[in-house]
Amino acid sequence: MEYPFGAIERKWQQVWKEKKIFNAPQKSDKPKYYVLSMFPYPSGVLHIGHASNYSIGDAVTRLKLMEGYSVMQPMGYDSFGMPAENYAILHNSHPRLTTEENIAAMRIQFDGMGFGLDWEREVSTCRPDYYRWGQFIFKRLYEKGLVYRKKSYQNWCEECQTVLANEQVEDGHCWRCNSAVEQKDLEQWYFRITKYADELLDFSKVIDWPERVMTMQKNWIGKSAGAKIDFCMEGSGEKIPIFTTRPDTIYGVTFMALPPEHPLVQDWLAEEPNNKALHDFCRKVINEDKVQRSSAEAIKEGVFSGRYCINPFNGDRVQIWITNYVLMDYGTGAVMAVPAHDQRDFDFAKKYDIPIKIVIQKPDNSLILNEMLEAYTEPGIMANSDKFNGMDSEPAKAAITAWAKTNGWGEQTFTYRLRDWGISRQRYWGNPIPVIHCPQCGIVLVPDSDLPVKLPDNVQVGKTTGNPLLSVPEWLNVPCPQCGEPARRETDTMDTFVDSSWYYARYADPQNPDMPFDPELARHWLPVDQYIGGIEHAVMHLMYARFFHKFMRDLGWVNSDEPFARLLTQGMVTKDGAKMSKSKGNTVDPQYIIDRFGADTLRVFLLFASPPEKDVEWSDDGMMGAFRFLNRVWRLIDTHKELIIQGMNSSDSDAGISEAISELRFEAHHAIYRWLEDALQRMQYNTAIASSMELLNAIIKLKEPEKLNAAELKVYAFACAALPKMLYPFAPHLAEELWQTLGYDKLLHESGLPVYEPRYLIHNSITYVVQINGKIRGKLEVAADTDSETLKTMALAVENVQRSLEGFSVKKIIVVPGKMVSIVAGR
RNA sequence: GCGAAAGUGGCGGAAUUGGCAGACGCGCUGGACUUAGGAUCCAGUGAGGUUAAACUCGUAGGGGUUCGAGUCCCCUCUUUCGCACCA
Repeated sequence: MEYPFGAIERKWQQVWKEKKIFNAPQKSDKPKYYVLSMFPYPSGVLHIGHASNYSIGDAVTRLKLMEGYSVMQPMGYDSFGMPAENYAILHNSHPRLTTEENIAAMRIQFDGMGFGLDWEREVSTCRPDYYRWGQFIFKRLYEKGLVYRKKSYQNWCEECQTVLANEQVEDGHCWRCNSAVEQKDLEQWYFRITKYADELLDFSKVIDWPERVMTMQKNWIGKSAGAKIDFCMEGSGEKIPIFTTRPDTIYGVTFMALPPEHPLVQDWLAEEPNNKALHDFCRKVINEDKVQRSSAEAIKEGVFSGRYCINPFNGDRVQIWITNYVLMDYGTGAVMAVPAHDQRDFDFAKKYDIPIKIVIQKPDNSLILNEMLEAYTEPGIMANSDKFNGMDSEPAKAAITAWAKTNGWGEQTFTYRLRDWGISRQRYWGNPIPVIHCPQCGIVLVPDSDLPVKLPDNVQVGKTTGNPLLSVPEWLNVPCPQCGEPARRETDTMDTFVDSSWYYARYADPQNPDMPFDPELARHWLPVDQYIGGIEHAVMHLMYARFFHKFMRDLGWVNSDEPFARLLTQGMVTKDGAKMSKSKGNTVDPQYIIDRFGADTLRVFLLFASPPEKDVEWSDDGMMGAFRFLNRVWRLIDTHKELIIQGMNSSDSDAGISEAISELRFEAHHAIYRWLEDALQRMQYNTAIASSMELLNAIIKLKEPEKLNAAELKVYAFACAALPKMLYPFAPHLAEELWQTLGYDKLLHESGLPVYEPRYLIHNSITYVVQINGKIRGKLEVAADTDSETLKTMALAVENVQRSLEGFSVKKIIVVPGKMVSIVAGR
C-alpha cells in the first residue's frame, strides 16, 4: 500500500503557510543565513531543472533552520526579456499579461514542491516598483562616470532584433536564439565594468567558490602585462602607441599592423579618396562579420599603406600595413609586428614578402633565418638588439621597458581582454533607460522624482519594425526636464542582466518605496551566504553582479566586497544522456511525478542520484526507489508508533540490552554522525540520504520490536525518531507528518538537528585486518584497548597468517591503531 | 592549439587524513507470500576459480614511491567543459 503522500503534502504546505515559518524576520537574535537560488525566467511551467535546483536550496534552508539560524530564502522572477515579447507577438497578446499569468502558474507549482520560500519578499523585475530602482542605479552609475555612450560596430542579432554584449555571443552565435551574429555600426550605452577589472580578478573575499568559475572569470577578464611603446610617424612625427607583451622583441619589428578602424587609417582614407585598393580593403574587412574575422582559421590579409613609422629603439623605418587580424578594441589598436617571433606576423610577412629579423636566438644558437618554417616564440638569448645582446630574453622584457621609460618612449602597462558592458537593447520588454535626448541640452537624465520611466502598455508589439517604443508618440515625445523644449525619450531598454545584477540585494528590503533597499537591512542580510545556480552563468551574471556589488559598496549601500560568499553550481538533469528539451522529446513533467508519487519522492530522487554539483540522469526506476524508501519509512513508524512513543518515555539503561540492540544503537548514532558530516559540512546530500537509508535498514532488520524490554525499546525509539529529522531537509512533508505521529508538538525546523553521542560510536571490540606484504591474510576480533605488542602476537597466531608465512621470515610488523596489523615478510 | 576537471561493477554513485574498494540506490538471480501491486518480505549479486573454501585478478593504460595506492608522483589515452588571431 502506498503512503498517503497527497494528503500529507497538502496538509503541511498549509501549515507552513499559516504559521509563516519561512517568512524571514527583519530582526532576530539568531545569526542570519541567506540562501538564494537563481531566480527563474517565468516560463509558466515548472520543469525538472527548477525542481532539482530549488530542492538543493530548500535542503540548505531547512538544515540551517534546524541548526538555529534566522534563514531567508526568497524567490522572484527574472521577468523582462525577449521570450515574453516573442511569445506575445506569436499569440497576439501583451507581455505583461502573459508574464503575470505565468508567474501565478509557477507560484502554484513552487508551493506544490513544498519549498520553504519567503513569498513576502517576492520581486519581479518587470514590475515598476522593481525596475524603478534599476533606473535609479543607472543614474548613480552615470553620475560616477561609469555609464557612457559610444558609436561602434556592435554584435547584432537579426533574429532578436537587438545588439548583444560580448559575453552573450557564443561561438559567433546568439546565446539565446543561436542565429549568426552580424556587425552593425550603432550608438550604444555602456557600463564601464573595465574600471573594476582588477578588483574582479581578486577572489580573496569569497569564502567558497568553485575553482572552475573563478578561472573562467579570470580568463574572461584576461589581464596581460606588457609595455606601451610609442612609435612615431615618419614625417609628421605623430605618435602611434602600441601594446606588446613581448618588449624583448622590439628590435625585430619589421612592420606595423593596424586595423581598418584605426583613427589614423580613417584619416588616410579621407586624405586619399582615390586610393581604390585601400578603400576596397577597409570596406571589405569592416563589413566582414566578427566570427569570420576573428576566427583563428581566417586568412591574414592586408594592404601596404605606403607610409612608414620609426622604431624609437633603433631608428628603423617600419612599413605600416593595414590588416584584418588586428582588433581595434584590444590594447591600443596597433601592433608592432615581429615576424620572427610571432606566428601571426610570420604568416603575414611570408605572404607579403616582408623582411624577417631574428632577435631572440635559441640557447644552442641554432635558429637560422632562411630555414625558419614558423616563428620562434620561446624565450632565448637576445640578438641583434644593441646593448641588450646576450641577455636572457625574459629579464630583457623589464630592461627594455625600463629603457623606454628612461627615454620617454613608453612604459609598463596592463591590458585586459574584458570590454565594457554594452547594455543597450532595441526591444520593448525591458527596463527603459532613464534618459531624454534634448536638441538643446543633449543627454538629460530623467529626474529621480520622475522615476520610474514606465513602459507604455499600449505598444503594438511586433507590428512595427525596430523598437516598438518608437511607435508610441505620447510616450516618446516629452519636454526636456532642463529647458522645457520638445525632446525625445531614449528608446533603448537595458539588458536583462542589469535587472538580475542586484536583485539579491532588493530581497533584503523588497518593498522599500524610497530607495533600492535600506543599507542597514542590506548590511544585515548580505552577502548571500549560499548562492545556487547553473554553471552557464559563470561569466555573465556572476561577473555583472560582482561589478554591481562593488559599485554599491563604493556608494556605501552595502558593506561587503562580494555579493555571494559561497557558490554552488548545480548540475543539470539529463535523460538518455542529454539535456532535456522538447525538441528531443526527452522531458519529464515534474507535475506528473508530484501527482503520482509526491513532491517528497521527486526531491529525494533528485538529491539522492548524485552530489548537487553533478548532473543527474533521470531514471524512472531510480525515482521508484526513492518512493519505496519513503513508503518503508512511513510504514515502519506508522506501524510501530505506539511502541516508539512508549519507548521514548522509558528510562535509559545500559543493562539488559541485547547484542542486536547494542548494534542498532551504534548504527543509529553512527548514521546521525555521518549525516551531520555529509549534509551540514559537505553539502553532499546523496550520502546524507544514504545514511538515513542505512539507519532504516538497521531498524527493519530488528524483528518483533514488541518483544523488547524497556531499556531496549528506548534505543529502538531513539533510532526511529532520528529518521524524521534526517529526512526533513529532503522530504519535509513526510518528515513533519511522522514527527507529529510520534507526538511532538513543535515543527521540525525548530526542533534542532539530530544529536549523536560520541560514546556510542565506539565499539567495545574492534576488527583488525591482518596484512602480509599488503595482502589481506586474516582478521582479528579484539577488545578495543588491546596494546600493539599483544596485537602483533595475535596476528602472527592467526591460522591463515601462519600458513602464508611458511618459507618466509618476518622482517617488520606495523600496527595501525584501530585498523590493521601489517606484516612485512621476506625470504 | 591553450587551460581546467574527470575516468571506479550491468547502471547512478560511495570510500573525511594513503589503511578491509564497490556504502546506499537501481537492475538482475533465486525463494516466500499474496488482498496480483508501478506490491511486500528473505537471500544472493565486481571478474575468474572452487561442492565450499583457499587463492588469483580488479578503480582508463603503463611506470614509480610505500609495509600498504582509487587516493601521492611521472608518462600515455579517452571524455567533458572553458578559451581560442587578445599582440
